[in-house]
Amino acid sequence: MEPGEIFNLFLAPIFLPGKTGFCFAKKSKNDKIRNMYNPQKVERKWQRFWEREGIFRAKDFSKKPKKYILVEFPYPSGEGLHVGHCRPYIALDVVARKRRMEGFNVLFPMGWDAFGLPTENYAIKTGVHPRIATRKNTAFFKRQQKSIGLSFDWTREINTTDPAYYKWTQWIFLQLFKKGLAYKTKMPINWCPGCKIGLANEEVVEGHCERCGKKVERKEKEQWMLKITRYAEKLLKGLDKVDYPERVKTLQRDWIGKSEGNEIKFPITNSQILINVFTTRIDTIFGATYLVLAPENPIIEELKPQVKNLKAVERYIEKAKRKTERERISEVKEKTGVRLGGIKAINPATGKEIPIFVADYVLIHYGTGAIMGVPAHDERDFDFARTYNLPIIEVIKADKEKDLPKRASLVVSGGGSQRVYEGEGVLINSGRFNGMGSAKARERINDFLAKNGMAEKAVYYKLRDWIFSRQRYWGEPIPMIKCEKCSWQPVAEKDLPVKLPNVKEYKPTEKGESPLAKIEYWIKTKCPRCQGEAKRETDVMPNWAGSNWYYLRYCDPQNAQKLADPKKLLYWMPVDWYNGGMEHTTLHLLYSRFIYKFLWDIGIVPKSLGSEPYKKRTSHGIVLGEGGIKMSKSRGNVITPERVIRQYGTDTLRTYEMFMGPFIQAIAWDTKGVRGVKRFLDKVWRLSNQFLRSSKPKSSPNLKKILHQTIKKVSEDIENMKFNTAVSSLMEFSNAWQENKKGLGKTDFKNFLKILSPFVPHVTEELWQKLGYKRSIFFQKWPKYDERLIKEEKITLIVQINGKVRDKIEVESGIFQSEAKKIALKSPKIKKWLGAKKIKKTIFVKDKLINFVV
RNA sequence: GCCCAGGUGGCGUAAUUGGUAAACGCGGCGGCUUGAGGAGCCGUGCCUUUAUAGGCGUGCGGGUUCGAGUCCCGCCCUGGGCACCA
Repeated sequence: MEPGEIFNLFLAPIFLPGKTGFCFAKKSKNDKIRNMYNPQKVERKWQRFWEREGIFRAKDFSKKPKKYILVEFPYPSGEGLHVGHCRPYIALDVVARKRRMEGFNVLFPMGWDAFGLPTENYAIKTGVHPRIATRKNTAFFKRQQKSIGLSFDWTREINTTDPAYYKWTQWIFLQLFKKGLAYKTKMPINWCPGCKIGLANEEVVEGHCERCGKKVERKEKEQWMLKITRYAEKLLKGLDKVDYPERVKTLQRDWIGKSEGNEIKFPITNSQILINVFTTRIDTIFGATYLVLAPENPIIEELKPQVKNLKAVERYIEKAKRKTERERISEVKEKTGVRLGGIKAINPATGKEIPIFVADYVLIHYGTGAIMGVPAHDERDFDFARTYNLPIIEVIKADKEKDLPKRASLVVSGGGSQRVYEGEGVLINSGRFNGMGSAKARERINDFLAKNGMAEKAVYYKLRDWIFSRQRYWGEPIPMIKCEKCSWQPVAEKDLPVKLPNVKEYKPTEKGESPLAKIEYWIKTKCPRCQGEAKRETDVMPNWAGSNWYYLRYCDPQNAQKLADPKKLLYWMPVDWYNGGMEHTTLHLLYSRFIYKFLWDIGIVPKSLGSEPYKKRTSHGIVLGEGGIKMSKSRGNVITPERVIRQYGTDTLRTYEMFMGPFIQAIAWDTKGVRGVKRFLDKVWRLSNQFLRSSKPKSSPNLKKILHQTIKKVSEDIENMKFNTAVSSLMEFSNAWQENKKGLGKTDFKNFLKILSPFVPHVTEELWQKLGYKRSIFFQKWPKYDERLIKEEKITLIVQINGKVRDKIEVESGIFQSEAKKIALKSPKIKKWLGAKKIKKTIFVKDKLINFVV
């Protein structure tokens, strides 16, 4: 039994009048009922009411202005939601409720991103069909979400595993294929031996599988790829137009990794072959003393006839290919390579012959897969040059002494010491470019080499194409057919969806193929082009496929003819406010922007909408377990919403989640802190019931002023996601009310309930009804504060001497310096401190302080 | 190594952007109320002191300023991201 349950035993007799089992509860029964409320009863009542009345339904084409508020839809795991998952839902629910009261037609939907590995692994273990498990899990998630009173429009619920939904996920794939943005290719992939699955680069964390933690291997496989790289520039540019947190933009920009530089052609002696090199530092070309090719660079094939030590080179390449990326990285400092014997390149700037190497510190997937080695000005080239005794020529001199590297790598070469200087500066040892600054030299050297066609400006991105195949079962089948004669053919659109067939064995095959590969009847089909015998693709899509476009489907969730009606998209899109996890910044957020831009380009999304799906993006911090440790089943420190609701009720859970700390920050759960919030709500309940018994028409001016200050604070804080201070200001008001219990009038009481209602929807509905109203409080208008009322008439003026606080005096607000000085100098404390000293200077800040400098 | 965020009481944190440091809440201690407390209310940063009063206090060291948690320079630590990207 949990501690909370013991507590409940004590509370039970209080909450259930007439069933008192303990004598101590008997006496003040009525008082207790008035002092506390029964959360279970109140909450269930209003949740049913909302559902029955359908008051959170979003209306297509309503004349009201729209707001589209979106929270990332969850993957319905078997474990259910814990209090950490609830926090972003509650936060955006607060926003959605406020927006409705502000007169907006709000779309606040929910759905299920239900394709994915955990369900499939569960099926492998238990034999339970993923469809069954998904149905069970989503039902559980939905029940949990409903229990916390979230104002979702459940009539728009979607599920990515529903064939009526994934028909369109497949349809999008076909459009990508038709536009040449989906292609199948053999490539070395990140292979997880644990999940038996190929992983996207984004799913590899420090060389290990994001999901199971197993070490990722390299494997050659045929994979469907999406050309997200073609959208690199658009994805980058689009960031300037949207309201995302700066750190999210930075992360995406870094991930896209644009670098501007030059491609330079290095001729090979006695040959027509040119080696194309990419560099951002063409200003260092006079220091390029060798070239390096990535082991996978296809140009090696062309060079082979001239290579004298072919065996050694081939051996090196074989070895390099077997290494995982992780192994390559762990050998950063010990650079290996092999020289191509008998071939030399010519540095087009100096005209000198330089050696060529194959080394795995050069990566095939970036730039041209070949670099020029400039050991004096690149740490890696320096390491390599030292190992192979290559000449090191300094060509850049730092402008200022302070620009020099702090930890310089020193080497004795030709008698003098040299160091790796990676910064910019002034060119030396560079012929006619000597004395020029780096930036200018880059232009000039490019122009100089471009004349002979030996150089041109070039842009490269770190972003790589997106591996879109998974050799698994529980995903959207890729709607492609392979015909021996016609090669890959798309399934006809009229034949969509390609439904996922039932299998008995969910494990991937030993060859690492999808379990679908064993279902003969499903694979066998006809080629859509030649009608000959053909085979279906057995790979499925990754779990990101369904979430790429789900926000569009919410606008028109039941449409059988189209992905979504353009008119509805025009009405609802773009998403006005999208909240989600930081961990999705380079995954879902980037992917979905890409797919949206594609759909916009091909006209599925109306052109008059912008090219960005999300106007504003915010991110939440994760909730840690008690004591600041991550919540996990294995640690046994998971706190479920049910547990908190059973003990304190949903309104307490909601308010505590908002109050516990800054929304964007990671924060630890504190069970004791929850109790404090319950006390606050009990206080509100108590004071409200006293009010209802003897309501006053008018408020005291002071309480009215505090209320209006609270309206201002709460309204602004919700917009800035400063929910914690919004709640604390509501608490402050309740404290002021408590001090002056009879000081609140009806209008202001109603206003208080309204600004409290997004956080505490159930209790405020109950109190609203007790006031005699039949319609929900959420049909009320959000109160506006009165600028004149929030002004303080009297303020505390700080009196300082030499910047130290020496006294505080009550004065009329707006007081002038001369007047304030007069009053301040009368203060006995100030007199004492000043003594005979002379005031040299007086600093006066209106309504704040007066400071005497002596 | 590079990029981002942060470091404030016993704890979670707040501070109108340079102007009363610690609002709000938790916990401990002390008190009040009560037949009782499991409810409610008040006080409580630390040190000297009965109180008054004073001193010290926002990671560390400097600086700017009448005045710095906030600005500048240099460090240290924590969390997150990226990492042979030419």
